[in-house]
Amino acid sequence: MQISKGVEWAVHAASMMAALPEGRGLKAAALAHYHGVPTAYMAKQLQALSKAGIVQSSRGAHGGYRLAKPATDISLWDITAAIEGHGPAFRCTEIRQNGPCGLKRKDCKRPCQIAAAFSSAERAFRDSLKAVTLAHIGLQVVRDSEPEHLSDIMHWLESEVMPLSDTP
Amino acid sequence: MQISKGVEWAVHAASMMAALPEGRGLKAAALAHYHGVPTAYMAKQLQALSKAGIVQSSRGAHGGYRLAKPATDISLWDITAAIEGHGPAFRCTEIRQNGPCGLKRKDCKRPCQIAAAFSSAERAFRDSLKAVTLAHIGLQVVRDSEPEHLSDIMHWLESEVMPLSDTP
DNA sequence: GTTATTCGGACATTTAATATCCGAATAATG
DNA sequence: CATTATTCGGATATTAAATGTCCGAATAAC
Ligand code: SF4
Ligand code: SF4
Repeated sequence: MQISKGVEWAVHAASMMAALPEGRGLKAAALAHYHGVPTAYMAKQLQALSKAGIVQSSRGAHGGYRLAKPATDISLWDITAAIEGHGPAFRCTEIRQNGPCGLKRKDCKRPCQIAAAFSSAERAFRDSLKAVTLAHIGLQVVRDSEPEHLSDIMHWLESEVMPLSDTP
Repeated sequence: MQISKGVEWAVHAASMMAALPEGRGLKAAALAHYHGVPTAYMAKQLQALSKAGIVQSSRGAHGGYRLAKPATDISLWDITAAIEGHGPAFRCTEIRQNGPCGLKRKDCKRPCQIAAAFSSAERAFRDSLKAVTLAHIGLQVVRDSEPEHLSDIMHWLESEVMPLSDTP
């Protein structure tokens, strides 16, 4: 029951993009270098975000990534699901159909109480993550950081931010 | 973000033991055969439950496993944690300390909002599983099963159940 | 004491996560 | 419009973890 490291990186990258002005983006290498992680693997996560419709990508010179929708519409669950997949964590293999007292498939129309309990727990997990958006994260970062640190970030952004072409 | 198959097997095995009369047990091979899973791997999960204090084991002839405490005191989270470990699913690698704008370790006294959000979601997951005990599962199995099927189970139990020695 | 039996941990195998590489596509440039 | 520099995209190795298997240590019956 481990969450991939890629989720952490993707959330950080998305939070960074949420701080950019409208129409600007960052290339994968910049996002990776900023966080001190392998470039190619960070790129893989951004690819997953792109396929999920969370970010838009532009190729070629001055290409890069930007958010595909407002930060208020992107929850931590959206990002987690994009990287880890939407499937349930508890995989029921229907072993009640096995063995000497196995049930017939006909009697397994609905999930049992064990599967239902795990399903309910996962729903609670999802709902908790759905309640937190990138907008919330950004707001709290601004509130909790030293002004000096925010200045550093702004300075770095100015040196790396790319004016993306408008037609992806 | 996958939960090990061993969790499913362990929950099933524990539910089976919860149906036994006081002082009786089942050997690992019987539990594995009943569920149609590899014997040695089921044994591994039972070992984990034993180390976690959820079941008691007795070795030697007429040995086997039994619950170490009442079914009302064993939750699905207890079993999940025994198999999967107690560590958090979201592993924060403190990448905010990396890169050109990395924070000093001094400024990372408390977890950030991202880590806090995942921690909160995992707490919701745990609390949901903690609310379901083996007693609940057993009660619902009896209510939802065909009498014919329950009879099959009772019959099988009588042929496989072992009177464990009282001093583990 | 002997023996049959069972659990316990050490040992392979398979799968998934992690990390990397090179080709396809795009926009700037002349 | 052709060229070229640049960037994303998917296919490809490598490593860690989950899965599956085995044999010795311990115990109780005899
Ligand atoms: S968890 Fe429930 S549905 Fe899944 S195999 Fe077990 S009894 Fe069947
Ligand atoms: S999730 Fe939070 S605590 Fe963890 S590395 Fe990112 S900023 Fe730091």
